[in-house]
Amino acid sequence: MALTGTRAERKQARPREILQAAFEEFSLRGYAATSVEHIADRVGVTKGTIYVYFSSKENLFESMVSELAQPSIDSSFYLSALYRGAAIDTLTAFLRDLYKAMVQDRYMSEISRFLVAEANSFGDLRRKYREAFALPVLATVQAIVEHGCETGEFRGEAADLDPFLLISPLLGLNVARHIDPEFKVATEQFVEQHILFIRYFLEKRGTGR
Amino acid sequence: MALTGTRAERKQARPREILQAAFEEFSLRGYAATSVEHIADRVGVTKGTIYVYFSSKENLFESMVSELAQPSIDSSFYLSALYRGAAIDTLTAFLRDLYKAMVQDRYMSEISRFLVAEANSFGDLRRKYREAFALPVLATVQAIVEHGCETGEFRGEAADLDPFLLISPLLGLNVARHIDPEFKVATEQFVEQHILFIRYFLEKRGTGR
Amino acid sequence: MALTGTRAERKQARPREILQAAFEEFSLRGYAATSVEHIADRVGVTKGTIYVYFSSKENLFESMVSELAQPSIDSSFYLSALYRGAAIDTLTAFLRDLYKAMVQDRYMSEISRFLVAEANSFGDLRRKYREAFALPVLATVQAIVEHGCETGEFRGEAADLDPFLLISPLLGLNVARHIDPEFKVATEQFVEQHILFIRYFLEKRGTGR
Amino acid sequence: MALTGTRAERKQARPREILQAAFEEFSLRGYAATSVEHIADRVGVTKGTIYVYFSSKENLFESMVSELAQPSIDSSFYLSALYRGAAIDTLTAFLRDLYKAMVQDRYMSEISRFLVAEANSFGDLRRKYREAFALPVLATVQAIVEHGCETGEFRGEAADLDPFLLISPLLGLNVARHIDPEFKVATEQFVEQHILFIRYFLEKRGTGR
DNA sequence: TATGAATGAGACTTCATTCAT
DNA sequence: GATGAATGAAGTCTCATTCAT
Repeated sequence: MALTGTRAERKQARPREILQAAFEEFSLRGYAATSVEHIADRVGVTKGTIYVYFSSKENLFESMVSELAQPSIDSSFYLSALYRGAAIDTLTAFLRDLYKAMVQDRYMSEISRFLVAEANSFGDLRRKYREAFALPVLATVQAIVEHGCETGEFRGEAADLDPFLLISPLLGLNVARHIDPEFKVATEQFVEQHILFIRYFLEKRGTGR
Repeated sequence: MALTGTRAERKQARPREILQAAFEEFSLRGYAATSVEHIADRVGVTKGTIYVYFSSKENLFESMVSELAQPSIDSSFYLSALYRGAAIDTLTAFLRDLYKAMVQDRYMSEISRFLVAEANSFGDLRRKYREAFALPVLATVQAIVEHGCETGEFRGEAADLDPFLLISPLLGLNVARHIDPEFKVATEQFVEQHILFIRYFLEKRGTGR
Repeated sequence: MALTGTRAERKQARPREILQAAFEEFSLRGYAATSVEHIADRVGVTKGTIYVYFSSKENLFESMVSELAQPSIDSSFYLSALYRGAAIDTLTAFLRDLYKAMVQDRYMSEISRFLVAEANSFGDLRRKYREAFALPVLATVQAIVEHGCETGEFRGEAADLDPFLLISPLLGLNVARHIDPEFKVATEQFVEQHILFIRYFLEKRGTGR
Repeated sequence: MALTGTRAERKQARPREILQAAFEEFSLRGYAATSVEHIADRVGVTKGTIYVYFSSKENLFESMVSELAQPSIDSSFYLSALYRGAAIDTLTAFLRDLYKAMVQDRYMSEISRFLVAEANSFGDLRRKYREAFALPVLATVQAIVEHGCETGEFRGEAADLDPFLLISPLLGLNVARHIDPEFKVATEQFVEQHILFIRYFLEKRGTGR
């Protein structure tokens, strides 16, 4: 931890430092097995200092998730793009961006792990995730597919598609990497294959080429 | 817990009863937040009794996973089937069975959650899972696809496919249900769509029939 | 603490041992300033042991009061005595017994101190004390005085007497001894003077003689 | 806290403001359960400021008691009055004034509670209270009674009276109100009854008039 | 085998106090 | 003088584990 700056600057930076450290420690051991002291040690302060900024371990955890989990997906952007081009292009762009936001982004990726591990204990987390992320993403996919069907760009059968099917590989990839970091999937390539896969199904003549 | 049988029989059954109870409790709260007493209470014995059968909480957890996580997937079965029919049929059967084993089976489904939550703390679990489940499954998929390519049943491009892409939706489905049990996916239908999806990509003329 | 007896016997005696120790320590320092460890040390066990028997420090304190505060005053006894003799004799007997129960009894005496010190924090204590002790005692005094007036044994003016005035010296004595144990009042004599005092006021001809 | 006056004036007033706030907070929760921050908050300053004026929490508490506990009873006044009138009148005046000083005065009343609660921990308090209040009061009562006996105004038996008996109802009243504020005694009337009571005993012919 | 009282290490949290600004 | 960030000691409570019975 940088010991530079005036006291005022240090103070300003403290909350974020703590959230960062909390993120690392919670990621490593999970909520219950991480002690506030672990986090304090990582920041280089004492336990008491943590409580100057956060009222409880629970509050620290939730603040950490709120602060670091910033899903950078803006549904309206993709939907508006629909009127300027092919649905498949919008969908492709959306999936690539979703990949960046869900899999590549270290925070979001890890937070999806917290969700699996702690959602039972942190009902709020589940609710926030659903409302701020899961539902909008699914609605967007659904809308794009429907639009593609209406314009005749996609097969009729596509209309019955569960939108979660188009998302699930990303979630699966995420989880696989959490379960076993050594199990290296060529992730970039994985998404492109995933997209290609989708095109074969959705587009009227198999692959778009 | 069935209260039937002689005392001797019940004693015989004790270890399994304990593992069952451990499963329920660990599922509910996670490893760290579950106390040995929770488990003892559920079985109807005292904490001390747990230690008659298991040397430690860790050992109990690991035993529970080993005992209850019995992936009922036999790779050799599907591989041998390849010589008696179409690759797509083998693959279809395999995926359906994998769905049963991974998603429908309560134990395996929950254990995949444990893996996400605790793999960092239980390195052995990760290793076992990889060796006993992940790698064989991926190898089987890979083999089936390769066979389909060789016999000309599948497109040439299929050879480059990452086999994990074919599995990932199941993993994603599993996890989604853990994150949010209220997020109801029509799971049976989900798998069939998933299979159909794959056929469009793999088979030479879109969906075969 | 006696380290004798079988384990079973020791276990049986534990709760009372702990309550005793709690009484001594709480008396010495007050609720907030007494740590559970002080109490455990006095019993000769570790902190954890206390929590085997009591769910919290608060519960321990309340249990201690409930267990040790047994006001041995039975109102009905004095009231029934009224029909067999002079009101002044009943009153005298009552006050002497009240003195024994309030001032001489070490537990009740100390508990009145807890009430002064902690009633704000332990509302239940206040309620119990009022219902189980204060109100019955005052009602009894009131009844005896009224009876004496009706039979003509006491002056008419006595009817307007606040019964608390007859009790208050005992409460005052109690408190004085708490404030300053070195301030030695000749307590036995104090009560007899107090009774004499009352007779002068109540009885028609000054002192009963 | 009045927010008037120049800054300099307010600074001047700080110590007293703090003592006032300390009084309120300590009254509410007792010494141990009151945190310095509670007090600071009430004054509208930060914890650190408290330590500008007081060296420790203990010192603050003791200063508060010293500052606010100003028994407004001047023994010599009553003793000198003896030579100008009847002993019973002096005693009556004394008891009424004592009532004002002990029971009606909010500070003294509350401080007597602190004494009960904390005298064990604050030996100094006990000593001060004894020397500055208890002993002088008792000595005064004693002197008045003796004087009344000598002049023949009081019965001979009065000489053996424990002076504390004449004071104890006030102490008892005080404490009763602390134990249970809902237990409403008609306090003004209580004292007058108490005085009447005393006259019956002390004066040669029951109540004098 | 089974019990459950007891332990002791460690968790979260509070708070009087200090000190650089 | 005033601040408030930081500390560190201590307090309440939990729990995996042991062991005499």
